[in-house]
Amino acid sequence: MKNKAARLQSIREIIIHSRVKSQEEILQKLIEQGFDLTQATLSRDLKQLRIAKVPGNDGSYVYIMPEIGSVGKLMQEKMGDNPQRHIPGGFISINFSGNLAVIKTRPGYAGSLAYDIDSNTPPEVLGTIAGDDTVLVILEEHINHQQALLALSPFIPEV
Amino acid sequence: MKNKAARLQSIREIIIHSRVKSQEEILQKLIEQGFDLTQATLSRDLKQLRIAKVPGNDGSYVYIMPEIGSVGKLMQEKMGDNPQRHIPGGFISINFSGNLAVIKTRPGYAGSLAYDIDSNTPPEVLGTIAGDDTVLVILEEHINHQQALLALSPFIPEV
DNA sequence: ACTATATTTGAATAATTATGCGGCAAATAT
DNA sequence: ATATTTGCCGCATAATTATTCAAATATAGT
Repeated sequence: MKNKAARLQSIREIIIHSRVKSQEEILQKLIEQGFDLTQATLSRDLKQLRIAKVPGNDGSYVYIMPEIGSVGKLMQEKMGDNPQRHIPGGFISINFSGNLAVIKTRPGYAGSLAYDIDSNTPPEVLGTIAGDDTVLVILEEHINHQQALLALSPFIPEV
Repeated sequence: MKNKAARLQSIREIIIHSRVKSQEEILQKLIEQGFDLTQATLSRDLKQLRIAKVPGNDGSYVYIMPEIGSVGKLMQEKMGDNPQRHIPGGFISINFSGNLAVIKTRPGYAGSLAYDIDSNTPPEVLGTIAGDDTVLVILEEHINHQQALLALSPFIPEV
């Protein structure tokens, strides 16, 4: 049984990158990924992540990431456990200014780091723009730096 | 049996003005207002109005209308199942944070979209920065999101 | 008006989602 | 070391929501 934080992250990826229309579908994908859980747990996870099922325009339903507001819970969640983070090379520093984070990397590494962040988009991150050695991360409004740091922590070394 | 349109309108108002957490609650309010319907019909109405039940911050659930602020996510969702529909400029979604707008596009389209915006510079827009699939739009300081959306609307599909 | 076609609806039910409860394990306190 | 608390989870089931089916009602064309 993998740990819960990893599972939550996988759920977010599934929600963002694919078009699931029931918990059973999500469950199926998670099990394919090697997680071992039941619908009951998934339901609780979705509640915690504040993921919702909304009517789509094609006459069926789709699970989507919620709008703003799950930060508090997510932060508590992340603080509670000790995720093993993969540390991509090239990271140099991170600094904040308002609702922006500026990540400095070794030359050439910005793109891959931004890609990592993008493909795992935490809800706190609206998007990223990468130059050669700098990643600009645009954060959700009302996110403070500590929260942002936590959201980005999977992508950067021990903060 | 009252008019369906009137009923839908009442449902919208109920959703907007009160915190209902189940269809039964909505149903009760509608019946109090003199409508005569069952949960089955309400479920269909909610589907038609694309009203969703989302996990709330108080540990329970709330029905909400899609609103501005969640525009981007909903739009991604909306367009995903209609791949044949051509999106001008590769537009995918727009989100706001403070005096910034972040526009996501299909890969490679950010530059041309930014160029379009730049060459038509609305007064609300100070400038743009484009990556590969993301355009950062820097807005005049005291522009609100609605105004910004309006200013940018010529460049994005109907919101 | 009359028939054909489409829309709307309720009843029943299917399908889906949420949760009470107990077990278990890890952490914390005594 | 033992007791207590805390968090996580599955099972079973409750609660909720979506849909099928048939009937009723509305709409359009002639």
